[in-house]
Amino acid sequence: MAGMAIGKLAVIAATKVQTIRYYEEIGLIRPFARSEGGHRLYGPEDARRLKFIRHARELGFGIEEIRELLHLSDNPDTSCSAADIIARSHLEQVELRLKKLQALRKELKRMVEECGHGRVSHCRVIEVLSDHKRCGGEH
Amino acid sequence: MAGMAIGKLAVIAATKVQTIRYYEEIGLIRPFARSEGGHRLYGPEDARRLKFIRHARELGFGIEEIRELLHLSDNPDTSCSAADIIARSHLEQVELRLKKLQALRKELKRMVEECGHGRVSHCRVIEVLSDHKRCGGEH
DNA sequence: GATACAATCTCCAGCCACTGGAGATTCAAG
DNA sequence: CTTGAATCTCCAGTGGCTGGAGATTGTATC
Repeated sequence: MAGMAIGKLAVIAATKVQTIRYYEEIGLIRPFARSEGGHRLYGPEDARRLKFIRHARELGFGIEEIRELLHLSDNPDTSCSAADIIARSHLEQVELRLKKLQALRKELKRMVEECGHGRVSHCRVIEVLSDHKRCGGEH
Repeated sequence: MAGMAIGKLAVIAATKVQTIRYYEEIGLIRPFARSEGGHRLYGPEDARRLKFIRHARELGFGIEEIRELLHLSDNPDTSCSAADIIARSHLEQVELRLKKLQALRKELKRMVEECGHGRVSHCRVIEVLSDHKRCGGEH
């Protein structure tokens, strides 16, 4: 039961090797042992942990949020209200970003749809960028 | 007509002083002159340019895109198809991000809605993060 | 056992788009 | 002329990685 090398863990968790080392540096994960030559050795528990981290990152959680969530996950007997709070506040931020992005799309759509494809001097895209007042006013 | 100082320009364009200096460093804007003591001096044209940059940034354009758009804006007699292409490709990316974010919101919503508010050992939030298969499968 | 070559090691730099601070200098008002 | 705000340059840090240099280790083949 030698454990697996960092490269294999990277494949399993669909991560880059450097990313794993970076996560170690910031204290999110660490190998259960090292080989005689100094290579990191990981077990299945580490793979689960790394997948947890990656999944949370995919869902847009920040590193500090993930640190808290990992801490909670490590202590299954505590109340999950903390996890709930983190997830809810994250959801709120996602919804905020969504709103902004939707307004943005509207604006960009109007810009490109009204472009007459002539000279820059009459280009709607450039015009709108030059003058905020010509926006629809959503942002 | 001494021109205005960087602080005033910053107020006018709703930017930070450092940001203006940064834009100068990367070659987006530069003062038309310097005072005897070395302070940057800007004119109304600079203000328009900076507003253009800020507006494009607000709309999510990257610095390199802005550099191109500025170049187009500086040459009003060229075809605006380049501007159109930039804006369109940007719109596409925004729509992509929107789709991702919408899937994300769905996932997060499900997560927090199904949280039973008990112990972490049964927390839906932690569970979903631990196991991608428990996602709705949208991402 | 020797050799070749892939994988890993540490350390450091860079990405984007700023932001902040230190310490020195200049400007504008009174 | 003094004072205090504004500006100057230079450097470091943010988040979340990513890539490379140069040295070492691990493993498969002969």
